[in-house]
Amino acid sequence: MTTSAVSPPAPPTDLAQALSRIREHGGRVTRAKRSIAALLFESNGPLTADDIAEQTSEEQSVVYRTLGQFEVLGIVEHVHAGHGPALYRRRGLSTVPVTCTGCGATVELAVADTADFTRRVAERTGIDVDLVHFPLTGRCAKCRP
Amino acid sequence: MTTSAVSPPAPPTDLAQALSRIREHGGRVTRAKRSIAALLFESNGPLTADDIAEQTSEEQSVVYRTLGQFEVLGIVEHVHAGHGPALYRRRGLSTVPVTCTGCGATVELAVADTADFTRRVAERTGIDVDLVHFPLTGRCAKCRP
DNA sequence: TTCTTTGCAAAATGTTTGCAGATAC
DNA sequence: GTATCTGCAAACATTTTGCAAAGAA
Repeated sequence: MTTSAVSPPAPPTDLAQALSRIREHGGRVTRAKRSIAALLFESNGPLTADDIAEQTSEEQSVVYRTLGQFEVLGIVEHVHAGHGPALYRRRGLSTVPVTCTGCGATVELAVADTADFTRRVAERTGIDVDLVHFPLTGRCAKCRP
Repeated sequence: MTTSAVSPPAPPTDLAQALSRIREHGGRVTRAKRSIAALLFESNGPLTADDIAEQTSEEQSVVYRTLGQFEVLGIVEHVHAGHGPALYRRRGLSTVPVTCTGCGATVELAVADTADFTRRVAERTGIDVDLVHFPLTGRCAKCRP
């Protein structure tokens, strides 16, 4: 037997899988869920709840509730990148965001490039650091003071 | 000549220096500033604006305004440790906080233990990561899922 | 006396929640 | 038919702001 996740289920790899997962867990597949899930699978970068509401023409509160359900189902995860609203992206990506707090630019960094460091931090602090939920932030060359 | 900071002035090392700095910059030394600065120099851990308001009996809005001024003067810095309110601490510490998003526990990690990693991130992303303003967060052993 | 600061109230921001009617299964 | 979902409005938490009165230099 291979190691398997305890809490977060493995991420669905496409829209159809995501919609199946909703139904499997007793959810109804509605217009809002279909369009929000589709948008998240199409989009290359992470999106705010506001972006999602605008691009799908769904209510903000529905967007938040739907994203909350999607997180429980392991379909999406959210990222607190610096100040401002959270960003949502589908789960299963192999990079972590690194954000400039000056201009908001986000660069993706391979998880492989962070593994040694997070292991060392765990050894020293006992904390298993999650670089997606609260990502690395700093200043890009242009925004340096 | 040694290298000198461009934007953030060197941190004051005690309360008297902090109060002098306020005056040097045209500020008035009031009861609120005295008690907030004193609290920050006495306290070992970082504090929320709420903690500070309670422990000094000053108005929340005054606390926020005062902390804002103190940041400009390089006396304090604030930390967004996971969800919830920002934490304030005096500047000049040589550790970065690492926080558990489950129980809120914060462990301090020596800046020296992070230098290699932040240099590598800068090489790969162009972003000079600040591990104080938005610190590393994750799950401690007890809060792991 | 003059410029800074305080106190209070109100606004801004991002997110969550309660509830009655609409919808998916 | 019945449990889930939507739409709307209101609450919530944190932080910021406007302005007249009070205080420091």
